[in-house]
This record gives sequence, C-alpha cells and structure tokens, in this order.
Amino acid sequence: MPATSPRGSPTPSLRSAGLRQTPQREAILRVLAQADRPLTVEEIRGRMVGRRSGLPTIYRNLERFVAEGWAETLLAPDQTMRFVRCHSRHHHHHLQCEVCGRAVEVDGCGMEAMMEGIESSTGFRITRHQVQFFGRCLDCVDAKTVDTSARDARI
Amino acid sequence: MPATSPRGSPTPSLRSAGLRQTPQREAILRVLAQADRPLTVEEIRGRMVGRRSGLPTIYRNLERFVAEGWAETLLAPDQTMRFVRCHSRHHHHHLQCEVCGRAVEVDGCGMEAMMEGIESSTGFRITRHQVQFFGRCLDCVDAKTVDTSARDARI
DNA sequence: TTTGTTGCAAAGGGTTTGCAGGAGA
DNA sequence: TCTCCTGCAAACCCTTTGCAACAAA
Repeated sequence: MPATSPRGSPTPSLRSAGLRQTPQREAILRVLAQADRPLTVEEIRGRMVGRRSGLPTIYRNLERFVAEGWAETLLAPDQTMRFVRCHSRHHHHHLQCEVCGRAVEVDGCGMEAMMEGIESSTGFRITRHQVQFFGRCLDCVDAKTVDTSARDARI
Repeated sequence: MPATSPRGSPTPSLRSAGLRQTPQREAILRVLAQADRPLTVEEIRGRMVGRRSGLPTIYRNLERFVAEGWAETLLAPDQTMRFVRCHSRHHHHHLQCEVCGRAVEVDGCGMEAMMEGIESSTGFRITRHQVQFFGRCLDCVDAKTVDTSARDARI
C-alpha cells in the first residue's frame, strides 16, 4: 500500500510527480513496496501479478522512480544491479543478508565524524558517499554456507 | 615499480602467486600502479605502452589480480566499472574526486563502533561492508562544474 | 483530443567464452 | 616439452532506443 505509507517515508504519488497513473507503474511500485530485499529487473517483472509488463517499461519507470527518490539502485555482491524501495526519505544505508538476501535500511548515518577526519587528512571535500553492509540476519546466522538457491527462490 | 613498492603494500609477485610472468601482465600491473585514479578496462588498454593486449586478456587478468588482492573493482559514479590498484593490504576505502577523477585510499576504517550499533539494533551480524567517498580534491574545490572532459582526458 | 506510455523488435555496449596458436618455465 | 596464456571472433546478456499503437486525462 504505497499510498498509505507512514509519514516521513516517500509517498510514490504518481500524480504529484507529474506522471500518469498506469497499471504498470502501480504494479512496479507495489512489487517494490512488498519486497523484503533488493530485486533485479527480471525479478520485478516476475512478481508483477496480472499485468506483467515488458522490460523496457520497467527500466524506464525505475529510472523515474529513482529520480523521484522512491527507489534506489544497488550493486549487489553478486554484481547484479538491483532496486529497493526506500522507506526513509532521509539519508540512510542498506544492510543485506548474504544468505537469504533480505535487506533492511539503516537509518541515520553516523559517519560525520569519520568524514571530517578524512577531509582534514586528505584535503578533499566530501560531497557524497556510498555505504553498503553485508552480513547475516537472525534467521541465517547459523547457515553453513551462502545458499544462493534460497536467496534466489524467494518470491 | 610494482616489485619495489613499500613494505606493507601488496607486492604483485606473479611467480609467488603461481602465475606466469608475461609482458601483458606486467604491463597491466604497471598501468594500475601508475594510475592516480580508477580506470576502466578500455583505459587500461589505452595506457599499455608497447604491447597493447586484447580486452579478454585484460579482463581475465584483472579477475586474477582482484582475487590476489592486488586490485579492486569499483562502480564509479558514472556507472562504469573501474579498477584500482590497492596500495594498502589492510582494510581501506576509496575517496574519489568527482571533478578530475583522482582517487586516494583512506586507510583504516573507523566504522567499527557504527557497525556494532547497527548489529545490536538490527540483529544482523555484519561480515562485510563497502564504502566509497566522492568529493572534490584540493585542485578542484573551486571548479564550477563537473568537467568530464578533464576527467577523461587524463593520461 | 492531446500527449505521455507501453510493447515489440532491434540495436547497443560491455563482458565472457571457445579455440587454436604462441610462449613461459 | 608441457602447460598456461594470449588473441581473435563470436557469443552473451543486460540495457537502451525507435517507432507505432494505446490509453490516461
């Protein structure tokens, strides 16, 4: 239910973004909202119920959604490009389980002091940074190996 | 001079890694060692003096070099895949100027406390993280715009 | 009716693979 | 000599583009 997300989170309002309200767009947003991990374009298509659209449509819309701040592009550890819906409009990072693939947002940053130190020691002025964490969630801490089949089989 | 790099940094010794010493490999390592910023595969090829090798050779060798810890793969802000030689064998991150493209390594991490906080609040056990900083170096702080031509023209 | 969107097919571009010839050790 | 490595060409795969038909407003 992207239209009724809690306040503070980006509300994908197609209308107010100057975009037409189409079944395809609503389906893509619904898939992203319901996913518990970053998805590839193919996965998004696979999860679209009813009206499954073409890849170009998904690519074109994801580009817009990212521009609106409704989603984010991530390079996953397996080198695939994935998309996540951002629940927080504010600065945050992503933490992904390397076993099951589930991801959570880490609110806030906590890197300000670190960046100040880097700025003073290098002379650079930092304008942007990218952080991704990988690990194991509570359900997967004891998993023997990285089970890619479990990761990829999730609906 | 990859073979005489200061102690503590990874010494690309082809022999001891069980790799044959070929002119192509030495040329690729030399290019990486002399570069002041992450390079694309094409750029690496363009900078190989004398014996310019085929792209497949460069890809195959970069893969080995990354496995040996001699280089690292980075997704640059322009979405291109780039390779940097790592001077520090220890944990570090990269800081890249978004104007001229020059990059420096940021030694040490400084994220331990932050990660502990994330672990206790999320239940995840963090095993890996990726950090990239972007900003402006001393020479480029006053640049009006991001000058991609300057960035791409560098030898 | 107007104009943004979609779907299809084709093009594009970066990366990988297969295989025969070549060169380290 | 024995493998490993390289180069070439082709295959691949993901992503983008062109264009005509379609549908939101």
